Amino acid sequence: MLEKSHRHVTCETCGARKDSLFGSFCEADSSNLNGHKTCNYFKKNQPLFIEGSNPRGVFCINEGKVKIFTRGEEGKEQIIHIAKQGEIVGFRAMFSGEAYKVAATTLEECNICFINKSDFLDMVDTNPILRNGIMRELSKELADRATFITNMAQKSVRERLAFALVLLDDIYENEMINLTREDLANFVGTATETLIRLLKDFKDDNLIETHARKIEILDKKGLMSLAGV
Amino acid sequence: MLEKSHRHVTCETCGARKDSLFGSFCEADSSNLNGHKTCNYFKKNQPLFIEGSNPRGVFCINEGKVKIFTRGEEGKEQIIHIAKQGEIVGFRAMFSGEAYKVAATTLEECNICFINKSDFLDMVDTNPILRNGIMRELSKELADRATFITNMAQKSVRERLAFALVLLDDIYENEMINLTREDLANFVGTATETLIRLLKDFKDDNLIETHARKIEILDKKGLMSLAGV
DNA sequence: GTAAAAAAATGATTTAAGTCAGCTTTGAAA
DNA sequence: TTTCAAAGCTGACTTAAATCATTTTTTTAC
Repeated sequence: MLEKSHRHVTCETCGARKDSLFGSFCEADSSNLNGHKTCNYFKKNQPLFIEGSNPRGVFCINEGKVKIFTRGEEGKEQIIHIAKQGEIVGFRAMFSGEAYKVAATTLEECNICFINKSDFLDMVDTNPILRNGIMRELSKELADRATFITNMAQKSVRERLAFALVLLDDIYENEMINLTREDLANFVGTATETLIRLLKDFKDDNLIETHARKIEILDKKGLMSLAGV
Repeated sequence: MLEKSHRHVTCETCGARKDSLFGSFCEADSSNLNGHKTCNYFKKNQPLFIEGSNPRGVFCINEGKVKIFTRGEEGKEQIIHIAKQGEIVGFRAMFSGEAYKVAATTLEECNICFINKSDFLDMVDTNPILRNGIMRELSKELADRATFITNMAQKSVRERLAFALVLLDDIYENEMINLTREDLANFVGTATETLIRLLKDFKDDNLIETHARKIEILDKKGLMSLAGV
């Protein structure tokens, strides 16, 4: 767990960096990166950026989780992705040259570094490995979102919830899934009440266990087969 | 309309190229591109590539429309995008290094050029303008798909159909929308019967007119307000 | 540790949209 | 021109999931 305080991170020794798009950086690159980043503490439910604002740089998550979402007509959130440590958030809109179409808000306390736009773009321009990593990442996410769309169109809420729980189990790694029912509903794309009822069904079927808000996956294979994966 | 025959296209004079990612190419670049492409005629309902296959190159649409889709569990198609002349299809998976997660099939007779993988990747490596165009395109599409997901999750089928018709009106430009009811249903993400019933409602409300299969938009603003755009 | 607020849970009811079955029109090929 | 399969359409019925109204539990802030 995170202390309620700023923790300073150094790129050269950052554990999260290894799994990130900066993972391939050599000592010199890491040191350069370190010189261009600031390290910030975010409390829970704090926005990194909002829809309609202009990108000023990118956020590299050292610790904690961040939801990426859009808002529908009546302001209801649709969570598109939940980013964890090692992920870089906010760079997609920088390439499109447009304002953010999505928003990002922390789901828990986070340590997040910030690299400003021009420094980041310089790195992308001069480092082909980083650039290729980004292009690979963008392409993979496009494919993921095609699957997401298809799931929304063709799967039942029950199947989508099972699918979401499997995904979240990977995102939360060794921890239990810790989201409000509303956030989970907004990820699955359903009403909160429906979500709660389905969670009860899953409990009855011994697929999951809940500990207050936290969700423990008991039978991942069962969930996967329910999800049709 | 397209003749039932192969028509040879030259990049230097290709009208579709102007609107494409190759639009900024100088004479020399265009000529080089032309030397590396083959020009092919596709008949209606002919696949460009299928899910699970490995990308061998990219397809540049000179004339005609192509549906990009995934298949859900029972094989039902979900159309993600409809590409028109000037669009380049099939490059996204090339950067991810994975097999295609989507499939592409012509919706009508098409003239489509093909550029093989290594030639295309060489161009991307050596031409920063092309590269930036691609990164911009990938980023924009990511944003579009986030909106698509949100629409699927939060809008009614009626709203989604209105939205789809507005999009399709741009894709079909001066022509009438010409899709099977099934394809249209698979784009909106609904059952064919539901789609047909809603089209009738739209006709009754003088939003559209149908001429056999073809759909004419009478009141685009009306559709936009219905869609919540 | 307690109070207040927020989140979670449950029940009752409505409804949008899917499914199934059958009929009609269209358009491509013989 | 005729034929026949594919596509389009309609009606009846079912159902998954949304909505609304309350109650209970958990979390947060003092």
